[in-house]
Amino acid sequence: MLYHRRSLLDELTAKGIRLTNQRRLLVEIIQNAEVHLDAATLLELAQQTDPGIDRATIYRTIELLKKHGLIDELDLMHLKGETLLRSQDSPRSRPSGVFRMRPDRRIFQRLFERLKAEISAQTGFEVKVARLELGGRCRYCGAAAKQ
Amino acid sequence: MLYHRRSLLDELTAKGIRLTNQRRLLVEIIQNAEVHLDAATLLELAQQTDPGIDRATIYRTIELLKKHGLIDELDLMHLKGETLLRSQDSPRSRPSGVFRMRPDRRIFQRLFERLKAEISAQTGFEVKVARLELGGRCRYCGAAAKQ
DNA sequence: TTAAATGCAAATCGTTTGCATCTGT
DNA sequence: ACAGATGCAAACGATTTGCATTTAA
Repeated sequence: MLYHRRSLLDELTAKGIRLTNQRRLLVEIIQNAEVHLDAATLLELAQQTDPGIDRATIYRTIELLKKHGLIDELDLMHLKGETLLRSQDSPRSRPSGVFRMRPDRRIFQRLFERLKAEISAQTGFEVKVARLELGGRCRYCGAAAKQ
Repeated sequence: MLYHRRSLLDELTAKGIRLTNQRRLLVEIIQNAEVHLDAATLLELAQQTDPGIDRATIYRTIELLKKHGLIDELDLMHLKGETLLRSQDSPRSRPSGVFRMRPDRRIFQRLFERLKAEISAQTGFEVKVARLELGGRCRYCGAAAKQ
């Protein structure tokens, strides 16, 4: 039930970008990540495979992927323009329980599109990018809500 | 056509928080700001009136106001829980063209509420906080779109 | 072969903290 | 009078940069 998207590696090759071992590794990690990654987590994960990899490389690669529009500015996943479910965490804390809405859930998409269209029509604001963040408790959350 | 909200100063007094000149100044700036402020901008604006005011005071005051729920964690305006229209800017750049949706526009509210409700019903995700960000071109934008 | 990518170390940026002094109540 | 707020300077963590070395094409 996965929706199709060309692999980041393919995209890089297509753009004629040099493929180093480090880039291959980082791209693979980002691609397979279940949750959003920050630079520190990405570094940590990468070092499990390549202990020699440097912070600078992490940041430079993130920058590269952003510049080519392959990952989202905010969340390091290739979610550009997609809607997100994000738990409310304190800014510094490790993101936990961050996941995205399945794009094949047409109900949300339709409602969301309608919301955007209505806003455009009523205000003259031409919507180009939209991001919806929802904080709260999911099915699998413990008793206490984070807030 | 402004909707009512108690002034931040009143809220502070009501909570028995000590009013210093610095706090009065900062609160006034935040209250009158047309756009979202970041710490650097707030400092800059404050120093135009009180050149001696220190960064630390800015950060401590922001922290204080956040702790009491008087400003939004993200944008330094007292917009807690309200829907926002925010232009797409690079993270480091000065926020420009940031404004909020008028809460009296029932059309949006109704659609937005319906979206949230639908998500709750379909996924079991209990929505507690929601933020909608839209990037694009408003009526008053120049010819060239930012993104 | 060579332009570009890497690792390393130092620099920089935004934010926070400890402490002596000042101020609101 | 005194708890709490401020300014100052140093500390901190995250990100960036310069440069010598390595690597993909």
